[in-house]
Amino acid sequence: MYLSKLVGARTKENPADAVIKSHALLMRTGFIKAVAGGIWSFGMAAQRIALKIEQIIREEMNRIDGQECSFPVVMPKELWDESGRYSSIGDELIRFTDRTGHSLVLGMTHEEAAVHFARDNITSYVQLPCMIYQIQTKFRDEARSRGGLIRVREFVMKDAYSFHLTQDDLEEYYEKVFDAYVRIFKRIGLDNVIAVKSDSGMMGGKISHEFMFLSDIGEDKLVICSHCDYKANMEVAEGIITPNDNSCDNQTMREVFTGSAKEISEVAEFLKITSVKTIKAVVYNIKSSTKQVVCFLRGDLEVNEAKLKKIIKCDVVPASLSDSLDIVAGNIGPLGLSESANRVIVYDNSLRGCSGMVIGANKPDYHISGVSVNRDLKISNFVDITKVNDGMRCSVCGKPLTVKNGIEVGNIFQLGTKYTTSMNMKVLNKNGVLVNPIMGCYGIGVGRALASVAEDKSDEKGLNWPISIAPWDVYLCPLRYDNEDVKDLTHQIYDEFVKAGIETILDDRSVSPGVKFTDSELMGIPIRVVLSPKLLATDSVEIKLRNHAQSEIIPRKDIIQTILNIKG
RNA sequence: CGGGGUGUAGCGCAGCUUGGUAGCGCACUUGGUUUGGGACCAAGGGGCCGGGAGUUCGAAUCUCUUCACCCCGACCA
Repeated sequence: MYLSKLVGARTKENPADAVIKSHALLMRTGFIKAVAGGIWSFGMAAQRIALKIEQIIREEMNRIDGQECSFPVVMPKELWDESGRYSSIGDELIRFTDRTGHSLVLGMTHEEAAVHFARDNITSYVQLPCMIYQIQTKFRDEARSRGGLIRVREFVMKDAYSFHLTQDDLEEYYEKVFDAYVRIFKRIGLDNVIAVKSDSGMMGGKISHEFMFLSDIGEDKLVICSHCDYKANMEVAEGIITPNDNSCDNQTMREVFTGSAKEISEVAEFLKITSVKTIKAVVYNIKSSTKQVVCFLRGDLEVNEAKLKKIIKCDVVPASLSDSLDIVAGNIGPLGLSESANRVIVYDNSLRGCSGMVIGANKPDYHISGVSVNRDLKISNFVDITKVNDGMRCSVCGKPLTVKNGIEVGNIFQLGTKYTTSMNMKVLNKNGVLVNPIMGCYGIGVGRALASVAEDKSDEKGLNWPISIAPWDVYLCPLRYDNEDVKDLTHQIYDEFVKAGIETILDDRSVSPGVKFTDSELMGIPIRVVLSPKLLATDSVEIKLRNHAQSEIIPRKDIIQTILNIKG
């Protein structure tokens, strides 16, 4: 490829609206261009990177007996009605009608299509286990796309679906996919990826893992143990809270005036106590219902809404003060507040055994102090709704937990029979009995993986692609391309590279060396080969790796072998 | 969906307060001199100033409205 013909303009300055590195650099190199919010065009270079990532994924999927298929982007409503997801998924599933008024959806994931394809084709346990997958464009109408390719609406994803007769068989295969994922991220050069336990969300099923690239720009919060290998998404993370100081156990209950102090921090400040000695109430409205949930937990902690949703088995939204029913916002307490047709009350584990606590008095301007949970509150059921924070300890080994940010680049789910049941997929087992196969599903976002590598490997000079996914192996960089001898040699070497399978971008511009060097570094091509009149005189070439500060002059005849050695 | 911000040449920006022929830098074209770390000189091309409506003799500039994009939050296999 000749650089002068490459479509995609490089700019000196960062685009004004790019705030993260990968976004800015992928745009500055002209590799990608925005078409609409969260919708992108890829130029040749970005597409080559994406194709190489896809090829690595493909090889690893095939290695665990995956069968590459292709499911449609557009599907009829009826297919999604079968699983129930046409109505259960929100606006991120884009729905539209064709010319006859028939309702269609754009695929955001393909469990329905996979089961539809498999159910008539798999009829016997003899055909199990098996896995089908595709690498294909998905559309999700994200409420807020952001960060270049990190969070988009249209993207290419590898999605795989496996079918099993038994849970044991699924679990065995799940491990194989797990290992394949580890190999994939290693091969594309994405270090710093960890697998965490996650919430299965709308996918259904129980066990799932997310493969997270650890990065400050990540929008997922992960809880990681400093000592053992406990790792979990914040949504499901558990931790041991610091125990309460119950030395002032014998206090008697007493109403105290707290005036306008409403928030826990204000109440604690007013009474000159720490928030640990308070019990706070957090109120949520249950979605599409008039019910409210009142959560009580220790004042220094926060509610983990994902855990709460799971426990009450309803979707919730934070309540605003205006829609509180018969509750005194800011002075809500567990004493005298009972469950009713419109109210569910949930008590967090953090309250167990606490004493000397301050609670709301359920009337304006007052709280109650000296409350002992065991003595004064009749709580029959404690649950875990606490959001883990940096101060907590690991529930496995007791060592401190840390909270980090991550970008989800892949995930694996043990789905169970959710889709095979709802969509009526059955196979005959050994005993001639029809049973629903057990499914697993496994995704990797190609564009997000690409952006994550860009984010991880780039430096102040620009991008820096691992050679396994680089758009070209070599940036062939003749200085004085206007010199006929240099030009001749350049084309000779270019042809030799092509023959040797060395992918080359040739900078065929007659511009100053600085421009060429900065462009080669900005684009992140792993190997730069420099030719010049001076080098020509000694029959040598210069080779410089993007990862190394120093360049090396080598005999011209050695160049191909040297590069092949680097490629490995 | 809530809060904030920005829309002027391919990119980065000025001009708007106080209305009067649309500018700068980079990139691009042509000619010349250069060229081992973002060269220089000269001459060029490129704009419905996001869209619509208004005020005005006259609008990039003032008013109203709408759209798009970015950031934060809500939401999210």
